[in-house]
Amino acid sequence: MPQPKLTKLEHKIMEALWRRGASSIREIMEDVPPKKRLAYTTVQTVLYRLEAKNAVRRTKKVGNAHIFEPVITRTAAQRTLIDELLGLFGGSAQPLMSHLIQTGKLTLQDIEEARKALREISDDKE
Amino acid sequence: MPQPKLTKLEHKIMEALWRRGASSIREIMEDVPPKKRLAYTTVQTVLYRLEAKNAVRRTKKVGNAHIFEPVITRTAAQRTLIDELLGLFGGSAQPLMSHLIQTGKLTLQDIEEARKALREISDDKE
DNA sequence: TAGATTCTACTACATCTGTAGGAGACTGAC
DNA sequence: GTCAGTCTCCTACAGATGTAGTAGAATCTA
Repeated sequence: MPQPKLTKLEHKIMEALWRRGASSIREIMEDVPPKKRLAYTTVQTVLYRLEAKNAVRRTKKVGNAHIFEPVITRTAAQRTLIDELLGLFGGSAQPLMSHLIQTGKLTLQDIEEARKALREISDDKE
Repeated sequence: MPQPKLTKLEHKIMEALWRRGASSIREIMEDVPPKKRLAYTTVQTVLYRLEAKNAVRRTKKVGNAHIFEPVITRTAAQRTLIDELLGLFGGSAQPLMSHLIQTGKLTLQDIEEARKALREISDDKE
């Protein structure tokens, strides 16, 4: 299980952990906007599942509360998501690009940056 | 339920429908590479669920077999997927772009095309 | 140290997904 | 008309997911 798959809720919890760094269950729970607050034990259950997937680990205790920290990085998790998405598209980035453009998610400046990044990479390779 | 969410398997079935156009259950089932063949009734169940989601509909019968056709387009389904992904990234396309570049999924030519497409759109707007 | 508070470890449970079996209705070929 | 083959509709079921309750242990506060 190199890169475990995370569910939506698990991603939300991880997001809090990535943002805050090592935290207790209560801290994570309170990190979520009050409107969609989850029960303490819901957060706990999700953390336990993340632990079983080796996505987080317990580092220490404060009082009798465990502190959890992320094991996988946000970037790695994002890669997994993107790869899965691309898989559904037959591996081509084209539909993705065209959607981003059509919905205005991609600006000319983004493209400039992409071009620059790409060029640097190919320069490295040669 | 404007744009229903499709699961992975449902996507595979839809993919066959988009590729082949209106088809019977058996045709769809046989459209899948023999290795990972699903049971006839498995394909059937998924189609029924897609029907409940208004993603496909029955158009006619051939013999006593129903013919199904897609109701939602491939593009619309892809949009839904991409939007969901972006949602997990906080709406920014940046991680996406950077991943595509890093993994070589995006070529200079892709970027050229993107740039051109973008320019056309902004021209239209003005 | 005793009560209030907070945690932990378990258990529970409804849905959703992937996957398929069974019973009975239809149909096409003789 | 009969029978093999094919379909349809329904039911099932295990594993994943979202969501949370409970009981009892640990800890803090007076």
